[in-house]
Amino acid sequence: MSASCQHLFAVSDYDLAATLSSGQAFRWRECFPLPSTGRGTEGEGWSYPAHNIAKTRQPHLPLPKGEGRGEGEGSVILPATPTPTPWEGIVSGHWVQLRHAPNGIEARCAVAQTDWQWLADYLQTDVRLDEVLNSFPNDEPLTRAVTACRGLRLLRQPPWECLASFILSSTKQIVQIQQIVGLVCERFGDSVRVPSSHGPVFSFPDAERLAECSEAELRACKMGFRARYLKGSAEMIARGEVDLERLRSMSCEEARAALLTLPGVGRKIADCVLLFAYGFQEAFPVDVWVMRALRQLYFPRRKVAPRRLLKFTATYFGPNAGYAQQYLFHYMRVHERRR
DNA sequence: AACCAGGACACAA
DNA sequence: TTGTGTCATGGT
Repeated sequence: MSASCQHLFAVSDYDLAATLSSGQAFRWRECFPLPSTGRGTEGEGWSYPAHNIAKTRQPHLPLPKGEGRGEGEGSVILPATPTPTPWEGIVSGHWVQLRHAPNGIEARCAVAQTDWQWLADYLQTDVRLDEVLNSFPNDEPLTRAVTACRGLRLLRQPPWECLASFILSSTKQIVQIQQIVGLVCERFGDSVRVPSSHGPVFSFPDAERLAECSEAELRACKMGFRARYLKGSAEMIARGEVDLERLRSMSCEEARAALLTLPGVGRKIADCVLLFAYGFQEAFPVDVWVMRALRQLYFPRRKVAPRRLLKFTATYFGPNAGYAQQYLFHYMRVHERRR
């Protein structure tokens, strides 16, 4: 196998825009083409918008067969943008650019790779989305969410970056989390190899590095009261009191219990890490948006105690509840903006 | 200009 | 067990 800077992942039914902007990872940016006036200055003619919440619908390729949950007529294949906009991010120290291609997803790295499995794992390109979606309960809210967000996937992220990011997420909007995480990487991360004439990019700093930061240094990244939590968790992990790699061999409940010993990690953040980093697909993080979805889509005009709603989520959505959760979250946030 | 954001935690009652 | 105040900061 020869080394190359580019690779094609043969996968269908994958919506990059929805997946990378749906609040599970915080370092992806959509690259909008510059007006092409004059020569590109930096970044090879791509610029970063200040904020983007995926209003663009990337074309999802149709399913090969079996389609599942037929929603009346054949799904609309939008021509959308003739050339799908690429996305840029950093995956365990690699600068990565992704874009839709005719036969799947095309990836580009700054450094030639011989083995792309690490990226396949991250993107979860081997997951059969139709099987996941068919395991959902056949109800109206999920049918609407799946119809609107088809191609939305779950990533499989490195545990520490995922954990630290979600410690920083509490009562923050996604655009702010992106900003805070960006500052943390810029200030404390290591420089990452990028294509020539591309702006500087930094890795997510490991727990040891953040543990040796002062709380004031962390607060300077605009994270406020979360600084103490992040430092405390980084210290416990640096000291080996919690071994994030060892959680992989645990049951979901054992891993959750371990995460809950970390400062700043409660049920919701623990479930985010269980789902987005360890792949426990029964984990069902409930934030304000998902709570809103449960109340107004499943129990409209009824006062149901939060405790009871949690009990509901634990049993109702099945073995891939975490995927259902992500569809409800993204659907509420993007397609049901009202409050 | 209020209100809210992918919450956790200490402390009531 | 369930309810309230507090913690920072910036978007909408």
